[in-house]
Amino acid sequence: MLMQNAQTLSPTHPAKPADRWSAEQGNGGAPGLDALGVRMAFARNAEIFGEGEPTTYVYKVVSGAARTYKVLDDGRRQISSFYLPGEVFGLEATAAHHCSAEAVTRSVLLVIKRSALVSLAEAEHRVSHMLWALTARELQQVRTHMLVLIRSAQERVACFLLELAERMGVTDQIELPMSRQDIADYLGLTIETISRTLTQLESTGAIAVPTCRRIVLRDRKALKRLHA
Amino acid sequence: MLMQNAQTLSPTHPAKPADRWSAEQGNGGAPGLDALGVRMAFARNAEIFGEGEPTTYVYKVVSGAARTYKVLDDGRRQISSFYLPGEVFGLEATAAHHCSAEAVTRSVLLVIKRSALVSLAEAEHRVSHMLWALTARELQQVRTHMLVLIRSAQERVACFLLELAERMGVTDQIELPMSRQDIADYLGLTIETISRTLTQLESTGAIAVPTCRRIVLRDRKALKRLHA
DNA sequence: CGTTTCTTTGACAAATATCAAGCTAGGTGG
DNA sequence: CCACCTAGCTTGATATTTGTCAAAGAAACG
Repeated sequence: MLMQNAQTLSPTHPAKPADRWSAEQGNGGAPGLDALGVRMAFARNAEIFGEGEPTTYVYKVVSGAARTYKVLDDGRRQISSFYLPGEVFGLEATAAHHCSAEAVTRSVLLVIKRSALVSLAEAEHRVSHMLWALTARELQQVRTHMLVLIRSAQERVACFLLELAERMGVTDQIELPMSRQDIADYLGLTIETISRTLTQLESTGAIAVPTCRRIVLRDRKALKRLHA
Repeated sequence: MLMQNAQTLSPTHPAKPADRWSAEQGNGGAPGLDALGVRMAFARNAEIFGEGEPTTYVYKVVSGAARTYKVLDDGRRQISSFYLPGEVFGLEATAAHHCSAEAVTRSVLLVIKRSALVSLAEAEHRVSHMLWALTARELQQVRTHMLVLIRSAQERVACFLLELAERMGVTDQIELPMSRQDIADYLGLTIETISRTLTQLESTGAIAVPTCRRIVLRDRKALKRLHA
């Protein structure tokens, strides 16, 4: 459960000052939420919640990144989404989570009691509409991601890089919070294919990969062409 | 728009008696909706709404089937979902549709004014929660479908058949409302692969295909094994 | 009853996965 | 501060899966 995985910071302690990203930044924002929650730090790969667990909390990324995923019996994992600073996840209309969530890197999350939101929603339509809108936005993003999954490896990786750059609010250079395995499980490919595709994009001059966690978008036009 | 595609029945006419499926049946149901809408018939492949159009109506399948989809620039199409009798689609939190919808076969739909729902929601939390729950359910289903998309062709087809049988409330035999091309675009495969895979499943005795629109589930255990 | 559309099948090509090995970088302890 | 050690990443050779192209067969429709 939650307390077992939360690291270092108790709910009553404020987290250490957030890194580059404030909780307010980012486009997935739901500004009204911030006063309702407490900050909590999670170690790299720490479980945030598991599939089937009660939906006690809703989360907003302050710094770091989170992933939600499902696993098949044979161990294959499909990452549904990554969540970057400012974005909300773990919100469900039902009593149980339909997927699991983990911290991608050491992360600080704003943890909000779901029951507080739900009762607030019963008093104010604005809140009620916000809950609906957050879920609807996520549905839209997942549908868009499905379109990515039917494309070629090059196209998938190009889409991924452009999407990430946009969501991180940068234009030229990405600092990847996630491993190759994470990217592979998000794009429905293997790590080898991810690696080869990055090399390939680098050799055509579309990107540069100075270190394995840093990607320079050298030729956005070429990437956008793949993005279609 | 709506009126151009609706066939034969004016909104004030009741539709001809629904085929095998009543509007109340099925699990995606939202029973309270029925009084609010009018029935309308759509021809095979008629557009119900297009991506980007205003979200004026919400739809519930009375008889027949609908599909929602997105298309890539190069023409590839990804079907997000099929909707069977009793199921609701076209509900969005925003003012514009994020995907397009068409009738798979000649279908009768219950057409409900979105504005009626939204204003009802402002008065009653129960309605408000229903809207949220409907969107959340759809999110869950799309996430589950993403897991299907990372699997092998055999597994995808087996999952599809089992899902359809369950949603149609049958155990032994399926009457497919959709073409091979629809199935292909739903599962991220080509029609040739769909056809070959069905033949293959037939040769192993898992299914029988007496006519191309009828599938007999001969060995559910074998299919479930692929379902994982 | 012919015409058109959809489905099946075959041969081949292309893309991606798998298996195996080597490389790199980051972290740890001497 | 350096050297080792481990994780993660890259690369190569090969196998498998699925897509593509082409043609024939079946079903739906007027």
